[in-house]
Amino acid sequence: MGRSADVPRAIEDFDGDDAGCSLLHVDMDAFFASVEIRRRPELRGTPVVVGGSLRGVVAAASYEARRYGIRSAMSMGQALRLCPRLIVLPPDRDAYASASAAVMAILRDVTPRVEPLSLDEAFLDVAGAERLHGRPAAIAAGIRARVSEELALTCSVGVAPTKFVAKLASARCKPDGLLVVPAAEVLSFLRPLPVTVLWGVGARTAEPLHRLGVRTVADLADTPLDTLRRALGAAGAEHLHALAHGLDPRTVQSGEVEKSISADHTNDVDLTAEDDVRRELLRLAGEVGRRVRERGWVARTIGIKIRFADFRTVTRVRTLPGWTDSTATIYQIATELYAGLGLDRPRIRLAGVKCENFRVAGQAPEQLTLDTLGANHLDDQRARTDPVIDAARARFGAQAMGYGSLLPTPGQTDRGEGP
DNA sequence: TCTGGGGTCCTAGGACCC
DNA sequence: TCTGGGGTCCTAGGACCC
Repeated sequence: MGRSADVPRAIEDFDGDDAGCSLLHVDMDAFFASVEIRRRPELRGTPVVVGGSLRGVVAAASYEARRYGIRSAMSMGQALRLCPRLIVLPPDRDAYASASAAVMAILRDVTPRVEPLSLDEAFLDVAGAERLHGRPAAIAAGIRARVSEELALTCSVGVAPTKFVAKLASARCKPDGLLVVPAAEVLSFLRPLPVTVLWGVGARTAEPLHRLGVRTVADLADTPLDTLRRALGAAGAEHLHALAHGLDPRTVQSGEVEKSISADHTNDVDLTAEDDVRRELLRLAGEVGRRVRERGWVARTIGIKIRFADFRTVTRVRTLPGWTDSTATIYQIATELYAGLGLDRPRIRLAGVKCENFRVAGQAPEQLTLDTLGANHLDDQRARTDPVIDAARARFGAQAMGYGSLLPTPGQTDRGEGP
């Protein structure tokens, strides 16, 4: 762990050739856990994980927790068995989002060519920033210094000629490190690594590769493309073969917009009552609708996801004749899709609602109302109440106001959906 | 205390149109 | 009456990522 001797070039003594290494990958260290520890200094040096619910998994683990073998995506039960004195903190998405915004602002001071991948990592293309800010390695060091001094957080930065090598480099120098992979050293850097480090090679893809005897990136690079095509399908094979040869034509895409917005939730206790499921769909529809409206968008495709007690998962989507941003419409479609499953005495572990197929509101040809959908007892009067509810929630929190009147049994609401 | 929640991308099959 | 081929849109599921 840390900057050990096998890390080829820490920046402090980097005097090599970073020419053409214009891609940076910035990755925050144990991000959620670090944000929590920052505001609770008494937790520093202790094993901490973020990830809350009864049936949850670890979302982030401090490096002290990792010493016990705890990793993200591990079930909370397993994590607690590995370290009984583990401190478990519930996630605070707002706190991570605002810390993330502060990090991204530092990155955008260097160049507008920033592509966030998630709250805690981003690619930068600094090709145009060198005259102003110096060589890529110096820019990376500067970013690390600012993040540390201004935000009291640490990050690791990979510097390389391509996106995926930069990403591998940041992973190889974690935590709190910096690694430059000069253009001339890309292949010698890549070839000894296990294939599973390549982006897109998970457990399922590794299996056929291992059957072919492919274990390292070098093995992959030296396997004929046709053999890979038969094992993986054309698209995956060509992509991975190119990566194994250090080729990655992808450029940094700033201004990427989301293609879908979804909310789902695993219940501590499986839902069995029809009303409970509808209430949950309504809550999720409200969440998704709010986030669609927040962006000033409208959506044409609405979907649900249902996971049963046995973990079997089904999805249903419907593309509408027009666009909507109304919680009532999203909820209406979600309940119809749910009814269409024709379930008999289901035990529902997780329910989810999703919107996709977006347009900017006002630029869409027509907005749907529930009238158009044949539900004429509910109408766009409710759509007009969405902005009021959004404003109240923004000011007073998620519990402030809801859609109790949409429910079949409004008297029984218990999740803050009351009037 | 088995298996979160937010996403992206790919595949395969069917409908439909020309 | 045994029937092609291409293109697009839509849906369901699954792999993968953080």
